[in-house]
Amino acid sequence: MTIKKTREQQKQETRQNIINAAFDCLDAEKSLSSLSLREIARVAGIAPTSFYRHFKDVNDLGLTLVDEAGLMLRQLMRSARSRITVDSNAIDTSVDTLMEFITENKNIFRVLLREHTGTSAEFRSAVQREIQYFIKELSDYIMHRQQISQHLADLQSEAMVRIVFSAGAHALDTSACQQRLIAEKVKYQLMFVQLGVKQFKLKPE
Amino acid sequence: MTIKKTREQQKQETRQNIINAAFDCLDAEKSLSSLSLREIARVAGIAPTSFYRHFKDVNDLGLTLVDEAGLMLRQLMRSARSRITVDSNAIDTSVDTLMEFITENKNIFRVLLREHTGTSAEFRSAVQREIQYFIKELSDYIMHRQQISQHLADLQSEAMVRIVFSAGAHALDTSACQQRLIAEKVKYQLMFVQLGVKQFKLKPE
DNA sequence: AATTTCAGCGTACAAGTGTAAGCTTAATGT
DNA sequence: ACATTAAGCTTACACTTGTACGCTGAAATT
Repeated sequence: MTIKKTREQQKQETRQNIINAAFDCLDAEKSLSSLSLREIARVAGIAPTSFYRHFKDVNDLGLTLVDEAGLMLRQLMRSARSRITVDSNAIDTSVDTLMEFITENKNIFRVLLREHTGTSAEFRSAVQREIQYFIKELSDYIMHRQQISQHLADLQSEAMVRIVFSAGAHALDTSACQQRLIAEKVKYQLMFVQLGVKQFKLKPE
Repeated sequence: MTIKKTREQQKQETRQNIINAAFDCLDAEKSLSSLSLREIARVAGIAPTSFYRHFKDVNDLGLTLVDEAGLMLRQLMRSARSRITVDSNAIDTSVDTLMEFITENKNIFRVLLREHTGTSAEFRSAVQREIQYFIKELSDYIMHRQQISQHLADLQSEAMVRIVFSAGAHALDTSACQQRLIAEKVKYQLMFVQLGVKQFKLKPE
């Protein structure tokens, strides 16, 4: 027996189908701007014009995707931090968690990376905003854990996120074994930043 | 009196026109993959089909652009380093030089940033290669100047380049006064990395 | 002077795009 | 029970795209 669906349920389902279809389309060779409405519709299994019942245009959909991707990433890192104990290494755990996410959700991470430097100013600032949230959450954590000023924590957090995201971009295009190497390098690099800030705190200049 | 041109000269001139037209087209809202052959031809002042007399396709042209952009960047940094004296700060001079280049040649820097995470694997690895050259040259400089192992110099150089390029991406979308702020932050962040490596060298672990 | 080469052009076509207009049909409101 | 609403469909149109084909005219070669 099939379950009776309300109209609203059905609509939300289709909407989600479109979003999933878009993420599926956004592989290594497709960006949001090169993604066509008709292509998404085809994968989602609807007529091209039906797309408009859910989104104003592809831009509108794109912003939704960026928001979702950013949200997932932040939730991931929050759960990673909650797993960090007093004696486990915060850097190692965070890097490993993020790297795992990247390799298992390539397309989602790709959206953020691509649109960060993409051709739409709206997308760029949307991603920028997500990254700022990301940096802010890390900064708060660092400030509390390392007992340093907010200013220093912000600088440290930003540097770290930049290194990690850039490394993530590199990891997307390499083999699993290369990825482990990249992760190890990143851990050292983050440690340098942390050490440097600590040192700077002790004797500025 | 008009100067008589040989056929070869004329051809090279048109070729350069195409390259310049492409750089002109590659503004904030156009990437190599969203750039159409017809559009380039229009700006270059030639018929669409004439394009094929110079490049196999837009991909072919794109690789040329990436090479040129990377070359310009490396030459710039080399000349910057030659200007660094014993008492001038290497980080400050380098960051200022690069930031100046970025703001004055936005489109050229954009090509590298965009295609680094773009939709073409060929472009991505071409940019990756240019960045590796960039990192290598900086690494050699650091190794010689700071008297550290090649391994440490490589890690430091990579971290620095990642921070700088990521900051450059941010700078592309902001006002001149914001850009100065970004430059100042980057200088601190690079200093942290340098300090951290120095510290690590003294007492590993 | 005669011949070959080739950069650049115009035309043409198939394929893909966004989206406007209007229809169908089943869930919802009364 | 009937009227309304709205998700999804089909058709249609005006564009843009890459590129195949063949021509022209001037430079280069012989």
